[in-house]
Amino acid sequence: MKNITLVQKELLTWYNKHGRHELPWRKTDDIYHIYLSEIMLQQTQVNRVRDEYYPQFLAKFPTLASLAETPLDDVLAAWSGLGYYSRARNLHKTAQLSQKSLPKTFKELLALPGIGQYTASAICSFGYEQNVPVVDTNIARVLKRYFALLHVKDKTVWEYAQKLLNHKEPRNHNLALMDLGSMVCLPKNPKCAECPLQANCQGKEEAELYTQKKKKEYESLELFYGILVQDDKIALTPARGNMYKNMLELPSVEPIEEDYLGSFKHAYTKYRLHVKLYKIYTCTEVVWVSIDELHKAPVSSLTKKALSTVLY
DNA sequence: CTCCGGTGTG
DNA sequence: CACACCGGAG
Repeated sequence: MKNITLVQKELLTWYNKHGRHELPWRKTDDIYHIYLSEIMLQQTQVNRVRDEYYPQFLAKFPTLASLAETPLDDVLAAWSGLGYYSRARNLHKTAQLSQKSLPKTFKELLALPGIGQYTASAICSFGYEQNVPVVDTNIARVLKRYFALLHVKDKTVWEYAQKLLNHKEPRNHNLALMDLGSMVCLPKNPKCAECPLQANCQGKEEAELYTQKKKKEYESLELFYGILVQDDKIALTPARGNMYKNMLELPSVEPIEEDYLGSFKHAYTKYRLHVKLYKIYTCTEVVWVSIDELHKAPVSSLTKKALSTVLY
């Protein structure tokens, strides 16, 4: 590739002018804050993390040590509604495994639960300012288009990221690629006219060739949950399956027509859930949760949605 | 109803 | 390497 230094420079110039410098986890050098932001940002939109979960979570658990000594229930309660709850379980586990602070090497970080190749690199680059490449989906899309990498393995994309890496300013370089991917080099309808790399971009003519192609086949499921309220408390029960492990949910019931209360839809991954709610009169393995304190309970959005259809 | 996105497991 | 895992925004 030619003019690599020039490309790096144009990228940084664009970043200085258009980058998302105001994101709270970019204005701190607290490695715990940076780590937390990366875990939350896995599979989750920036705005929700920035405006809601990140500030609230840090207010509740200001240090890695405070997180480590908190019961898992409370961590899951703070994560409630954010989804992908294994992230919260792994976060808690990693806090307990880390003595005082997170390790400083890529290899040690990668060994911790919930930290894969991307997150280990991101912590090394954004937190420790180490001279390492970072590749998330946004950066991968930028690199694939720019270098016209069709049908390549992830390993190849990482090699291009390494080749393009700006060793003078690796952190800002990586952040620049990331912002370019999420603001300009969009999966659909990329804004090539605004792109600082457009002149030498090898993929701009057929930009859609480099985006993920996913096949979707949905599976419909009908679920029945029981509602039991006594003294302003709702009957919940420990979640059975692996998905909402360590959380609370409504008890599953057999549908009885005369006890029908209402229904709603919910969706995740390939599943399309049709949920029906029924009055019940007893509940085994019950955990009573005060309706006023539901926000302190480890429950999913599915459970919250169910409760909001029958309470108030 | 479609889109978007890392890690862990088998 | 395929698949499970979430939820809100558009």
